[in-house]
Amino acid sequence: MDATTDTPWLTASQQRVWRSYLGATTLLMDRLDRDLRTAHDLSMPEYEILVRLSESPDRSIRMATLAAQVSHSRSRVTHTISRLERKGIVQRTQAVGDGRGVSAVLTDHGFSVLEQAAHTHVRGVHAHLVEHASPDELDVLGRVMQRVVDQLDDNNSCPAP
Amino acid sequence: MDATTDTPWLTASQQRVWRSYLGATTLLMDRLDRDLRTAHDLSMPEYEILVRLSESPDRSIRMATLAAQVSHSRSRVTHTISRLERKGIVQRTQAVGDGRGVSAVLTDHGFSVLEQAAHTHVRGVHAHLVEHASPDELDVLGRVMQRVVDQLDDNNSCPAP
DNA sequence: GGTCTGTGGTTGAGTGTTCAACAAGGAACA
DNA sequence: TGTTCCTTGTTGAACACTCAACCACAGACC
Repeated sequence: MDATTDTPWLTASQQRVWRSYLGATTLLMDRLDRDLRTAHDLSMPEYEILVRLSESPDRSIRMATLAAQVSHSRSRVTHTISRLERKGIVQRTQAVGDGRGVSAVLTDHGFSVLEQAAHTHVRGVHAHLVEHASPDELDVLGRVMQRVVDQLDDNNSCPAP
Repeated sequence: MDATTDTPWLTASQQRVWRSYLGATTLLMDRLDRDLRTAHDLSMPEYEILVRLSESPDRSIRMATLAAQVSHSRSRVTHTISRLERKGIVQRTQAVGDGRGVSAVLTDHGFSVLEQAAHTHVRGVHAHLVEHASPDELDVLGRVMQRVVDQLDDNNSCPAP
């Protein structure tokens, strides 16, 4: 890769789109995170993990699987789960059939915390994003974003170092 | 705000869109950040700041203005600029006409670092986002995101605590 | 002048994330 | 069995960000 040639510079309008996307994402994530934190003492990444757990059989997922699902490093998930465990929201259990395996399980208390937090979160997503797009626009957004995921997720399958 | 009533739950398709958006953003930002870091020892937030500086008269912006432009807290900008200053990419100067004012100025070295990094960054944005959307789709994306920005930026005008 | 109030910028402590190194179990194969 | 290699999960240090406290200056009002 030569750094001085054939770089596909963005047109003015592509640049505008990119900046809007960047700005919107920064503001939106910041806002959702802040709302969750002040109301339920939960961060966005923590919330995402709880959602995955709640949707899973036995409300339980292996650490590595969880890491892959939320696109975080194994290390990060270890730290996050430790924090959640200290708060009584999650528990660690030995996975069956694999001596290395550890699963995170959502506790009853954790589930009820999640139930509360979901109101805050969904309300925010609706008010700050969904509200501002027509059904067609939302469709387009979803399609494009899904393509981005597919193409970035398939190839370099390792977000974990 | 009662937590138990009138929460506008997302439809299945809205949920899919939201998850795609969340996943795409995580993967995309992570990838762009990683590429910048390995090739130029620069993070995305740092890069954004350099871009703003380079586009400004005298390649210089007041700290508070800079913070507002990239939607970071004043504190965060202070830390970031300190780091960039240590690397010789930016310099602090006393702002004229206001005893409190401090401006960050892009050095010549900083400018050439930015010139290099821009190739990496733009190539990434193109390959991982722009490439995967038609012009029409990109337009829609830009419009929706701009609405999100307007609505989140106008109201609570203080990202800084 | 003096006192208020608000703004601009920094600081340091606390918290979350990354990164490299590690220990321990599994899988393949001689 | 023993060797090798891969995967899983954890650890601790380094790094980035947040938050509350703080000082210094500006602007208004008396």
